[in-house]
Amino acid sequence: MQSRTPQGPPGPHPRAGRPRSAAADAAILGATRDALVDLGWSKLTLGDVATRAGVAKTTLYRRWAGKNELVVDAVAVLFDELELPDRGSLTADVVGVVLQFAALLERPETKTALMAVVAEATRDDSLRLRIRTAIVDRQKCLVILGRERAQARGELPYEDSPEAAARNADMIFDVIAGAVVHRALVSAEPVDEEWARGLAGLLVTGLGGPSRG
Amino acid sequence: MQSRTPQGPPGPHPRAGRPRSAAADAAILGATRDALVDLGWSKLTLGDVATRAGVAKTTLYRRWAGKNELVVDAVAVLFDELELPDRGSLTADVVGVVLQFAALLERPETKTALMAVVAEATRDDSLRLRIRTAIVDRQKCLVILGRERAQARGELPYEDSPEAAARNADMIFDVIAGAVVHRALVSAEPVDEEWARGLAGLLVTGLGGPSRG
Amino acid sequence: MQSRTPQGPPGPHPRAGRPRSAAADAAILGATRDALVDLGWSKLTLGDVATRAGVAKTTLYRRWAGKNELVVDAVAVLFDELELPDRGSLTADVVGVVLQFAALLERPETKTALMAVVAEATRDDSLRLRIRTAIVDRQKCLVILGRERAQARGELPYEDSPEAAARNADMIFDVIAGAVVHRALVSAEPVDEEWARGLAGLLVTGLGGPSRG
Amino acid sequence: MQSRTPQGPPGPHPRAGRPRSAAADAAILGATRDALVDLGWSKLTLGDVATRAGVAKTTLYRRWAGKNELVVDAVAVLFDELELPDRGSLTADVVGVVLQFAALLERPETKTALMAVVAEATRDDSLRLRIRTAIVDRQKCLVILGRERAQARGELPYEDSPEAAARNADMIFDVIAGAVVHRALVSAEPVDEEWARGLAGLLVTGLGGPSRG
DNA sequence: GGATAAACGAGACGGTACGTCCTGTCTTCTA
DNA sequence: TAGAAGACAGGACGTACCGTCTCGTTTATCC
Repeated sequence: MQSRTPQGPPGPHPRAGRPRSAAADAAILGATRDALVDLGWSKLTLGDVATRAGVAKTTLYRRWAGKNELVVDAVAVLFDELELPDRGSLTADVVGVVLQFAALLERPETKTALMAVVAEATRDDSLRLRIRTAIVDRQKCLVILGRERAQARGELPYEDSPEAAARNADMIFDVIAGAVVHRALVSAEPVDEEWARGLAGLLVTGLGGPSRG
Repeated sequence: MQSRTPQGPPGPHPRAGRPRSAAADAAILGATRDALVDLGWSKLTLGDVATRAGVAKTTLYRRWAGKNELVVDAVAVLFDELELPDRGSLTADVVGVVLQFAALLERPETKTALMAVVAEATRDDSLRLRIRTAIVDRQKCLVILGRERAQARGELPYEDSPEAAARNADMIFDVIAGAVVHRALVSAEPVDEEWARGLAGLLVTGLGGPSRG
Repeated sequence: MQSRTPQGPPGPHPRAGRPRSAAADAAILGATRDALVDLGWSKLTLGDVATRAGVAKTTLYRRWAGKNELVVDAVAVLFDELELPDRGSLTADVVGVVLQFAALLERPETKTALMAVVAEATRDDSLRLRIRTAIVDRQKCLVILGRERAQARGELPYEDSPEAAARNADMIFDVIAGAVVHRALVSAEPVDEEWARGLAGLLVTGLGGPSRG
Repeated sequence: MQSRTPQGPPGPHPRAGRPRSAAADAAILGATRDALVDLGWSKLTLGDVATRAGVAKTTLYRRWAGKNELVVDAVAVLFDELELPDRGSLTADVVGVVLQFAALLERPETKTALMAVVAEATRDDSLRLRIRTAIVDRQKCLVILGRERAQARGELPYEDSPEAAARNADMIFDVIAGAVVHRALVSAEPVDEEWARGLAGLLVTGLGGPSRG
């Protein structure tokens, strides 16, 4: 299965027949988020989404190949609003990015959906790609931005090579995002400012912590 | 829904009629793992598991309440084999624990199931508890053990209070486990020794890295 | 598609598992007749029949392969009550058999269903066989019985050979049944006693009629 | 539902805008017959007919109200070619008319469609009227013509009144047409010259047959 | 000859039914 | 009483057509 949204009809005439309703797209994605909040991932039904959106099931299947693709798109737009204001120091920026992630993860539609589609993606490469471009990369940008600022401030050294820089960014991203996700979803503990500061401290100074020489 | 495995028949006669077959339990759990490998989480059906196990569906439902509980139990036993040999230094022990986690996560049955049950657990507290006791706590023990060793070696300071110790252990665990899971399942990149050493270095010395004062 | 009703489970043990509910069979056939009366053939839905019968769709599909087979069986039982009391003469017996046929054809469930399944049977040999054994042969028996009585009374000569007898019975049956069906369904005129007497007269004395030498 | 073919646009201007394509009508009817041959009545879809005819669905629905009406019109034209050459005697003319009917009924498009639309007509009076004018009356003409010839030859007496004549023609028509249809579609036996002669003999001389006085 | 108006192709749309699959419960017989 | 077998009610699946609609385009007639 594969999403069909991005593909326009590539025929000789780019427009033939009645065009697809843009309103329907929006209604479906909104209804999907509502249904996620009400029912959670596993009890969400495409038929129910269609009903909530006031749309026929066919209209839904014409645009998305299945539940996975639909939910990724429905949740992805929530990640558009991510941004990272400059808080003046590396530690403060890490706290900022952590709280941003956490705020999204605490939303009920995100909480129930994100792990589920990641789980599905372990057996579906195209779905994984979709998740990466629609969700993951948006988050990673913030990490890279924060590192650049810290380097400009002199808080972090510049990397020796672009490859090392990329590897390092991936690592930092996996650590921050992974920690937040694990805290929020597996440990099911709140990701509040105190915890975020603790994580920032750990990242900046290491396990030995500020008490060590 | 709730698992029924732990409950013994608490009736007046502790044993009446034919006792439950222990062989059936093992066959079901094994069949569940096989089905996870073959089909993945979302296409696994209890009817199919029962068939694979050579068991009637009734027998399966008499022991587990549903797919979630069954899969948690089926995967949990894989986590029993976790252990942490003393490798002589904090860094080496972190590498060891990371590779242990990763080895489990790379198994196809774990990979497809773990995120899925965590996703389900976001709406089911008893399932979350089950996951914690059956899987998460087994991992956390390793983290705590590693910290104790490091403290004994003098690599890490002792905590000021038991509460601080617990908080600190939770944090370390969320960071390590979260990073490994994110790397393996979201980024879908290999968790090899090189990456593990990078993570250990980051954890021990912080973002500034060994090059900083 | 093929009906599944007659096939018993031919396994080694003739009885394993829960037996099929005989009540469900009866409820389904009754609901089918009701739905035929209310909706007619073309608007009859298997889902609706299942609902009327208080039965799941699966239960219905486990027994019948589709609408055609189900409706044939539902209508067939109406033909069980056919019988031909001896009215004393060939003409009177023809009138009797004609009115019997007509009474069945005028029932709303039969009227809407019979032509439809015959139409389907033009492209489905197994369905045609089913119709023949379940419906047509029951009618033909009456024709053969009537002829035997007439021969015993001396109103009709005996046939020269069994083959000729069979051919002759087929012909008479096609004429009587065909005429009644055509009158009732195509011409949509009533098959009353007057018409029946006219047909009997035509059959017994030929086109020239009683007025001819 | 009702056919729309005969209705011309009765507006103030009898013709304004682009006129309907006569080629489209022919293509649709031809495609309908082809689809009947290929798929049979029940699997014929209007979308498929439109595609076969190289026409948009809209064009089809602008002319016919539905499957029933379309198929009646598509099949009706086949009945235009009916005629009855004078074969010199009543018996020979009956044989002729029987073989004419049979030849039409054996065509695959007719065989699968005729009973189906008659079945639909049991619940749709306008459809029944359409069938009668488009198909049935064309056949009945042949019966009436044959009777007139026989009367002119002296083989049959003249009727006492116009009403009796009409009643008698209806009866003969129901008997002949019904017998042929029943033989061809229900009994599914060939309507060949031998059978036709048998039927003619039965009609002319009655059940007692030529052997009786 | 430009405006008008309907027919036309294409295909999206809301809706209904399809026939299949899975769930979790039940009923029967056997061990 | 457990267990194997399988029927059962219920509900979602993804597909196929239905008959309508909304586009852009074509082909007539009328002013």
